[in-house]
Amino acid sequence: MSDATPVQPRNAFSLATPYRDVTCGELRAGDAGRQLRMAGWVHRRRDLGHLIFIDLRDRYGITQIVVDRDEAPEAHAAASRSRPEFVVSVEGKVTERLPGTHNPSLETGDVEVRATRVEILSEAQTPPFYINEPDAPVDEAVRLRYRYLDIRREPMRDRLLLRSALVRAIRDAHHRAGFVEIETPILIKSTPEGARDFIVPSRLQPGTVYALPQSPQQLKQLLMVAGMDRYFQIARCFRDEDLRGDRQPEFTQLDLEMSFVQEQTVMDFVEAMAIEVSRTVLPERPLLTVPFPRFTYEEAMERFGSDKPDIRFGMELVDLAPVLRAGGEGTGFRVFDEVLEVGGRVKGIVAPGMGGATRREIDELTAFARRYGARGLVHVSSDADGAVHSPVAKFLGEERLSAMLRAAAAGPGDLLLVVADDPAVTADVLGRLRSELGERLGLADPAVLAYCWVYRFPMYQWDADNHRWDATHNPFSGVVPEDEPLLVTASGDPYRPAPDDPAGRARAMQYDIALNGWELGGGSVRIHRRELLERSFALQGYSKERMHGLFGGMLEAFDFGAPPHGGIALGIDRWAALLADQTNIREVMAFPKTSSGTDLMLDAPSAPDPAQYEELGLRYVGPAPAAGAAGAATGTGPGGTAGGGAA
RNA sequence: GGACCCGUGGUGUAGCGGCCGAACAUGCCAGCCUGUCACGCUGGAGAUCGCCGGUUCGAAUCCGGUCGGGUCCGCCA
Repeated sequence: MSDATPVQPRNAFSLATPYRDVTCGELRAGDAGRQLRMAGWVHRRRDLGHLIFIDLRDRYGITQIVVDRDEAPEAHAAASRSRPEFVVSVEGKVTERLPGTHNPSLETGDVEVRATRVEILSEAQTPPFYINEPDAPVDEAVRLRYRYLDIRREPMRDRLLLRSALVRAIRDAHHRAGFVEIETPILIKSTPEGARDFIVPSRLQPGTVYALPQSPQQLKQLLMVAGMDRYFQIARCFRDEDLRGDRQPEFTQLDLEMSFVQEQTVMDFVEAMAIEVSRTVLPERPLLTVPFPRFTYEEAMERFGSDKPDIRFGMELVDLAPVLRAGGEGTGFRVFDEVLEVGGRVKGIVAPGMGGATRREIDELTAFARRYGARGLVHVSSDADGAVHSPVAKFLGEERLSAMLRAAAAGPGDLLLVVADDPAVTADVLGRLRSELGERLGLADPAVLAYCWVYRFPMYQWDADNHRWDATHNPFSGVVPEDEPLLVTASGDPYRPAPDDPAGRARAMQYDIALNGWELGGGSVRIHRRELLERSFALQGYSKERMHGLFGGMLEAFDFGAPPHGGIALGIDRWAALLADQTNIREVMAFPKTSSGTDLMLDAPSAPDPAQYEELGLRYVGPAPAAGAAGAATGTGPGGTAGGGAA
């Protein structure tokens, strides 16, 4: 576009620019006859000699350009030199395609642009992987290294567009409900949520550090004290823990907090918001149940063995104790008897149609169960004729086995899997088996979005190592009103927690929202009274000094009139991944890190400049730093790393 | 911190002790071609098998280590 006279766009909000009048996705039959300019990437080139076809691509779509040697010799020469991924501008006339050459697989397939001019704006090397074949598998490391090329490809592009639509719908819903979007700082003080903090050394205050937020928890509560009523933020959060497919060191939360609310208030809003957002972003995907089912923690664990149940299929856990105990003392099987004796549970699930499972399959399931702490896995199968088989038949007897199958509603050809253990292990193992089998047997409809709530979690969990009550969820969570008297120790001194304290029985005003078996988010109504909060912190093992060191500001704020308040945080990355049918949140992040926390594109982290250490008064004493500093081939620009003397 | 899987031309795969002087597809380069749309046809270039060491007469192939990527447990809500 060297000396072209820029065309003034009609409207600054229009997609038209001096380089283009239209994008590559918008021309239709009705545009035939228009003389216009376009710009984009060469998606594919089909050179037939006298005639060259170029599929011109941008993020809006693809338009076919025709260049005829006789009509436009110069354009033809340029088109001839062009290669995939060259950036070109084209001028020409929109024409309806010849009869029989329409392409129904393109939105713009009824027309083509007959080029009068083709200009190469930028040449391109052969890309390291196919941009124009969306289904071609590529090693993820290569995709991450050249993420900007990966994003050119249709799947990544569509997922980022979906994520953008998701965030937009979230914002819309919140603004309509009177929420105020407020940013909170990234350089803060550690607000312990259980995870390791990322630390940023301070140059102005030598020897001290900022912590990056694990979440804006305290800040949003302070905004409630500040009277901001309804706050939300699409907030970046940081946790320095080991990575997983659904965990990155930095991730994004929808963070919100509301004043003058009870649990229902928050859940009702979030539910309405989630329904609206889902329907806006993915109207074609049905919601399994509206309103969302609400399970108490106890019920969820009892029925699904999980606090984030996938309710797209049944296969609920069945308590077998009543059948086993029926008509007498023991069950006949010592393992079961001993477990029941000490307050354990014997429960099972039915794998439909797996009655013919091979020895190998059973062994595999047993190994699976052991991995999560089960001592074993008992199975009872029913063959097609209804005959019962089990390795423990000699202990339990055929009658009991049949009764177990009946109790579990297992029919001919089904397989009953039984775990006997303490209540937590039994639930956990069966819950995981349920998810695993649900997946393997294809019981969950992948098209459906199944949201549900789990609420009323236990307030604390005994931490035997540190001799304290750990908040199961969030250290600020409130206790359900009728359990408030339980927030005490047996000794009467809240600073001396013990495993048999009444506090262990207290339930929290706490709720999680799950989607298709994934935890989407969680929140609670908080404690807004200083006295109660201090007592809860004491139970959680904070000494007075430490409490005031860590939360002093907040405790003080609560002395200035704190409204009852509560909120929630939802994982945007997970939400986007689920909506995009992905099991890995990297697939919905533009520039994610590898599972060892590195950025293969920017080559981060890297060893800092010695001068930066010096300025901060730091010295590195660990083992030699890993690669990074050396291989900065891809690193562009000075890109302010740490420190930096700005302002 | 631990376990497992993967690493072969640009990309995706095959080969898993000698037949490999490494195969296939695609991509790339050149030539031809006026209606293609994963255009077609003809010809060509391109990897010593992540790296280091070992076993062996002989290693892409076996063993050990190491680096990188992934999954899971622990950790993390």
